[in-house]
Amino acid sequence: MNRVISIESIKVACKNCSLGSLCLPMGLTPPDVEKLEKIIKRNRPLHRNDHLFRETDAFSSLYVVKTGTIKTYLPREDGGEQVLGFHLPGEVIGLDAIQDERHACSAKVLETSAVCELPFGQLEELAQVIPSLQHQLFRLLSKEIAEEGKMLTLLGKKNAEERLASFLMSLSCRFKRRGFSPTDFYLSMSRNEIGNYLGLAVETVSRLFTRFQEEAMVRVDRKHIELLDQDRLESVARGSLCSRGNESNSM
Amino acid sequence: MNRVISIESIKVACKNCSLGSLCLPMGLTPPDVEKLEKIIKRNRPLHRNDHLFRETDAFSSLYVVKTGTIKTYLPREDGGEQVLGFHLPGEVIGLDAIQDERHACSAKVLETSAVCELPFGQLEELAQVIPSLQHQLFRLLSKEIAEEGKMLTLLGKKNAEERLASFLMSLSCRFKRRGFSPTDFYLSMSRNEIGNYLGLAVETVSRLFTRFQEEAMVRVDRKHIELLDQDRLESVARGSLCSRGNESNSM
DNA sequence: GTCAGTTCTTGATGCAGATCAACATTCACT
DNA sequence: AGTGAATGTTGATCTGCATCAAGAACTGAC
Repeated sequence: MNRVISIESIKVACKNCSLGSLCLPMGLTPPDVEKLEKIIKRNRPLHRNDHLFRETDAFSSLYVVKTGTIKTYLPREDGGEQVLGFHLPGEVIGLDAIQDERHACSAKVLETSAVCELPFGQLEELAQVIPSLQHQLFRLLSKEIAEEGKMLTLLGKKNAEERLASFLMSLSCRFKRRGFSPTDFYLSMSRNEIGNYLGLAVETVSRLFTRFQEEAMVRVDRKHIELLDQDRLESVARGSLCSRGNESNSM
Repeated sequence: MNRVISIESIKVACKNCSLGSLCLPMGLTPPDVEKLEKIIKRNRPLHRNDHLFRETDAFSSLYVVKTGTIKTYLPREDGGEQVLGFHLPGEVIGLDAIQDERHACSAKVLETSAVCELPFGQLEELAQVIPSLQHQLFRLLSKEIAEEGKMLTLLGKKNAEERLASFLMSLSCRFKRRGFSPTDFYLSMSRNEIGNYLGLAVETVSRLFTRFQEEAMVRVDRKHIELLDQDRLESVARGSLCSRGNESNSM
């Protein structure tokens, strides 16, 4: 092995990573983090439209987004696609592939991104000897499952404006936790991708951005978003604004 | 400990369980299954409308449905609820609670059911020393995540008849794997619950059942369902029947 | 710089499915 | 068995959002 790897290893070192506790190492002791670092592979940066993996590809590693944004999606029967999610720094992709050793979705890069690669076989071995890592992995997978519930409610019950407001608030929260501005950010995905993700037509998304802006809740300039009234946006997201005195399907 | 537990232990014994390989023990060696059995708790049977747990309850155990059906749901802001899923024998509930030690959803019994209780702390300890159990657990969680994608496509892109057809086919498959008839079964959930789960109004579900019956795809008598033409139902579910030459949001 | 191909916006129209309403059936309880 | 409540069905109407259409703004390749 090459001895001159100091620069490289600094770049990978979890303890120097800006993600800090957002990532897997959370809750691990420093020596355990070091063991974890040993199995992490670094890859060259990925560029817009690169595929990190495709559906049915053999599964070997999980990936943590270090910088950039990655979209996961499922091809549909009719040739279209269903966007499953947009993944920001600190978020892990590939969890759905553990079950049958094949990726269950495709992952495409939306803007220049860097990822940490975690060979899953080695990760499992490590989890076998580091209880807190095993626990951390269970938590990670569990969190993903819990999030799903929210999304089902969004797609099953919310109307268009509630969906878009929820989407913006979700991004805001996630940016905030990463130390970015929660009120001023750029969208790395197209209107089409937003609509696809939220189960809405592009035109509806576009109209809603315009309306939200007219109502002074946000300022929209192309992909640049400023949230002007988070409280109201949050209310809209929860569906607790305006009339809506319904309780449909309440049983 | 009581020595006279033979009857009890037979009832719990995974090797005698009709679920067989559908359940957690899948892929474990007999001695490992025995260790697993030691931590499984048996509970008295649950009755219709009992709650197995409620959202925000402290999390201590996963549950495997042994017989019956259990519905998981999330309360909504407006007082209604969002049905997250219907769980048949062999399916595990509570996975979404690992992350923060609280249940993320409520679980309600639809018809008299029995469950195996797996104290998660002990399960983790066991997974720490049985690599194949750890792997099995990762797979289990992963599967749940992968399934989600399908559901997002259903709610985001499919129309009413595609949704109901998908629902029936999903039940059919799951019954089949459990050794029940895939073409003749009883629904343990109400029309309202089906509609809620599929993001449809009750009336729509009711009309579709009528229509499917008129089209001779199914025979419906109250909660009793017979699938008369699985192929066509499958086609409807995939949206590959009739016109629909669309490719909306295909990018 | 120009031009072709995306992506986005805005307006006009149509329709799937929600909602409203009324009745039928089944269930739960005494 | 009888009564009230819950659940299911069917029809009529309404509406939110998809779809269609057309132009504007941006992007990237040369």
